[in-house]
Amino acid sequence: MTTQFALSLSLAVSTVIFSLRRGADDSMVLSLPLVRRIRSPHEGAWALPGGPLGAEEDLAQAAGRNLRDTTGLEPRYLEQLYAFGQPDRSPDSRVVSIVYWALVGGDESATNFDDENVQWFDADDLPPLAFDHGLIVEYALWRLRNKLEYSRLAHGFLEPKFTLAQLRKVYEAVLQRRLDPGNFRRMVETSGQVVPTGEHLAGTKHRPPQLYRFNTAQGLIDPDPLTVRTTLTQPGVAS
Amino acid sequence: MTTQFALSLSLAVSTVIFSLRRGADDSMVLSLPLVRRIRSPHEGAWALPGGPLGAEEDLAQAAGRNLRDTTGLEPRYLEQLYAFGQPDRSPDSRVVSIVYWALVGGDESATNFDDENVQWFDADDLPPLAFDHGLIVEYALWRLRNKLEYSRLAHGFLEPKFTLAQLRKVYEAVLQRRLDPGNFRRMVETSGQVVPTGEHLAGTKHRPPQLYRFNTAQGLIDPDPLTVRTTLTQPGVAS
DNA sequence: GTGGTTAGAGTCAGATATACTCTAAGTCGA
DNA sequence: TCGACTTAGAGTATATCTGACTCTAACCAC
Repeated sequence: MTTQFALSLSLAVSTVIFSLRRGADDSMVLSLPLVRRIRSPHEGAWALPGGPLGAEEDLAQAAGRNLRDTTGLEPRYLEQLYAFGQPDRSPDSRVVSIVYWALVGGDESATNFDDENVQWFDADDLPPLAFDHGLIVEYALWRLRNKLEYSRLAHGFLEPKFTLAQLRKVYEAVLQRRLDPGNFRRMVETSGQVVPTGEHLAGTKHRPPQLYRFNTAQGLIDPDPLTVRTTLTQPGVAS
Repeated sequence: MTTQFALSLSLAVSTVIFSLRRGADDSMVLSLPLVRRIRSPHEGAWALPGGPLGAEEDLAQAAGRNLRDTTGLEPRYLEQLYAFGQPDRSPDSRVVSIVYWALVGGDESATNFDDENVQWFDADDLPPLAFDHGLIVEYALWRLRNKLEYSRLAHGFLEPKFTLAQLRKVYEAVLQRRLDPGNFRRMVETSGQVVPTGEHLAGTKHRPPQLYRFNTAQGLIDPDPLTVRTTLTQPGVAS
């Protein structure tokens, strides 16, 4: 799980992976995969997926590899969360963890990756976690909800084409509150982050909604430092 | 500067230290201290202050220690910025740097800490920096300017008691644009982050302005994960 | 066709931000 | 002593944004 250092100090890369999965009453539930620890300390407890940093590997690449190894999925969005380094966060040894958070598609995560030691949990109904991973997940949840309100990263949960109702349900599931359809439409249309395709979704038992796609010409705000230049030079992303 | 690991991988903690220093025409200039490297690689180049992580030391404590060792000052504000770990960011060896950013008082930084290899630079007129430190400073500047607009961290630059004009000049120096005095007054008064003391500043050649202090009962928004619980339970810091 | 559903456009009132005006209260120079 | 100058601080008008709401369109089921 970790790369062993000289001064009994280890560096680990872990990832908080979010997905929206279909709940009981056809609602969407924010979920994340955890892995059961198979060795001490905290053997048997649930923990965030993590791994060592490869010698030629970027930190984000290591986080993406964790994600693929744990879920079999590709990240749709990946961002560094925080570096945790409290001296007492792991018994016995000193571990510094650089934690990323990621979004993956909801439909894909339904195809259960066949691993006894990996299980998806409701993000708001988690078991006790190993180490300080409970705190880490709580912070990742806060960041996801906070960032969804001012950035436009919901496309991490959706297919390339989607209706505004689907997009709104993503927001409602993550933010855990109802949003007015009309106001949501106005908000998302004036933001310019979404483009109508002209196509319509058939087969609904009501008026067929139009399909939209995300505006790829417009970058994300609040970017990682390694992409800050390219994103800030995009038009319309002043801040 | 770094802690040596087994797999030729080092962990460093560095700090971007901001201060507002008095410029030529009595204006405030955003400045930061750099240290001249006295060994290879990049010997002779300017770099961010940094150091190894102590065995019993928190990451933030290490950053604070860097700050004291470099400037002789106490941090007024300290926050983790980002962890940089590109494989090629340092020649020869692999170095992962966990970078913090900090604010220190402007008047104090005028008392020049006597070190030949430490020098303060205008934040918008920096020399070429060692490693990827130029990118790091650019990102720290973006974060400072961005965060100043929605959080209230300008007290890191000011004395305990200050006038609204002084506070406004901090904002103007950091954001590099003029702000309307009346609107600024209303914004900062309605925010509740500032409390009038009833005292007035004498000796000005105009109407004496009232002195204010920051409302300590109100926490910062967008906190570090390690303080997220205590801050979110403060009244009036909903999000 | 009728009723039920959601799509999508539009309205209205309250809150907020920007640009601006006006008076207060000190210093300074004649 | 008086008037000019400066910034403090209150107040106003207008555009913009937000949340709650209404109304019609266009499908399906019966």
